[in-house]
Amino acid sequence: MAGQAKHEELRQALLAAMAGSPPHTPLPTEREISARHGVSRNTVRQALDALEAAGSVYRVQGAGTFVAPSVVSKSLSLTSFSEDMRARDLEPASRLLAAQTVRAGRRIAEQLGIAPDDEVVRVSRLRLADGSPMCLENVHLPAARVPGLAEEDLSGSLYDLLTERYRLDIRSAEQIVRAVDLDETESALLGVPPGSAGLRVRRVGLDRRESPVEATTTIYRADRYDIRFTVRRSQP
Amino acid sequence: MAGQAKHEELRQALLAAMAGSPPHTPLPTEREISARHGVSRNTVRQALDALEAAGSVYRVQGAGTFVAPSVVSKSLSLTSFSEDMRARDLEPASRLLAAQTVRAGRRIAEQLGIAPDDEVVRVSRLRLADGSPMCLENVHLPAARVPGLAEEDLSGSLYDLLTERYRLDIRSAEQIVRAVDLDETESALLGVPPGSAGLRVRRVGLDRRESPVEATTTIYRADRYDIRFTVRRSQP
DNA sequence: ACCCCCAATTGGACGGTACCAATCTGGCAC
DNA sequence: GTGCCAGATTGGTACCGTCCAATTGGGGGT
Repeated sequence: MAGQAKHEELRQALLAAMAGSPPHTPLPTEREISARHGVSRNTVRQALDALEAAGSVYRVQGAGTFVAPSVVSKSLSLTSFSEDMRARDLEPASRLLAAQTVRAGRRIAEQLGIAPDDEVVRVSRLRLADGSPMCLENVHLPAARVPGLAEEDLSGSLYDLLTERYRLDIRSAEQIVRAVDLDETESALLGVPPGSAGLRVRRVGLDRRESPVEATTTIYRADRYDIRFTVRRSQP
Repeated sequence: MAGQAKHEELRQALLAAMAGSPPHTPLPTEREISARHGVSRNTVRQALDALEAAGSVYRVQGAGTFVAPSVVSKSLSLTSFSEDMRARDLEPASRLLAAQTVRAGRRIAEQLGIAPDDEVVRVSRLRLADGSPMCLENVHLPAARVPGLAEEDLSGSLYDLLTERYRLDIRSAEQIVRAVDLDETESALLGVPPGSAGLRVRRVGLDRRESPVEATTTIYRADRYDIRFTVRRSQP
């Protein structure tokens, strides 16, 4: 009962079928897939569009559709810290530093589209991977949308809690990445020498209406973490 | 003479039409756009698909299609340093540090999919924005694909040169971003105190067949540069 | 006033068909 | 053998139609 849509099922079937194939292996033609799976060519193209966007295949008009060589990594998708760590074969954990309701302030208010005097819940956590520090995470949520959050169990996945308890589903996020010099508090918590470099990610999580729901600043240890993603040429 | 495809023209027309509209303004219904522009609904959906992927609109089944609020930035697209700087209202410039043919070595060879003993052209440049240093750029290209490159004029856009002279069109790139502590040479060239943090971007440029064409390592000044992009939830 | 339910509306999915443009292939001329 | 051209193949674009699923808004009952 994965995706009930045919194009989604077909996408997964094709992805499974080409697993292990060497790069540049041709897929069956669109008309052949269409006949073989008993779906229209439109549906086939919809599935292939998704695979192409994900960088799994490439298409050449007049020639065919081919398995793309995966060089470094797959395109970055929105993941929680827990998912991210498990994808890197690390065991995620968490130490709660603070959870309180505070005034939003100018920057957070602007990011969340609320007034500077509105209240936000701030959750500050030290995130661990395989038992040792990986990053400092500072989440801000509009207090009006998450009543009683500060009293919940915040040791696990915050994303799961937001989805299940508060029906806030974060579909996309805008991120700003910067390198910073860690201050004394930060380097002490992360267990690295003072003055070391850190990777700071400011993220604004958006719901399916592209409205801001969450503003998070995360500071990663430079020696243990990197960000991988694919960029493509696009039209203006 | 923009995009000759109807869905592409329609996409640009819709984008222009909604310029200036406040967020959450509803677009006409798909059936209405279809009738008004004299195209099929499929074509309309194709145009809207592109706008949705770019984060310009969002769609709600049963409700309509709406102008998306742009919070921070638009989704990152593949740009050259020159384009990138101009988008930030800075004037790009370049100082050539070295241009030579060398052995690829293990890491570069792996990134480019060639043998470690194959030759590559290495172009090392200090890139400036508004006259002061912004980053150190180290480009590696397979020597076989760019004969005579080291003798060309390398003060301008390398991407343009690759496209026009060597017919290498880079369509996408995979990037790995990391924070690093700058060494003495780097901090001296960039004009920052020794031991400062820097943002290191390792990029592998791919052609339309997703084959590696170029491997570049760029080290940006942490105080002048950030990376902005949008991530979306996706299926496995 | 309030609530609930149903019908209209809107985007989502799928099928079919036709033609175009880029590519590849095989055979022919040289 | 080499080079070139014509036709077959393959993805790209566009049209049509049908039905489904989520949302919305208004009408009727309480």
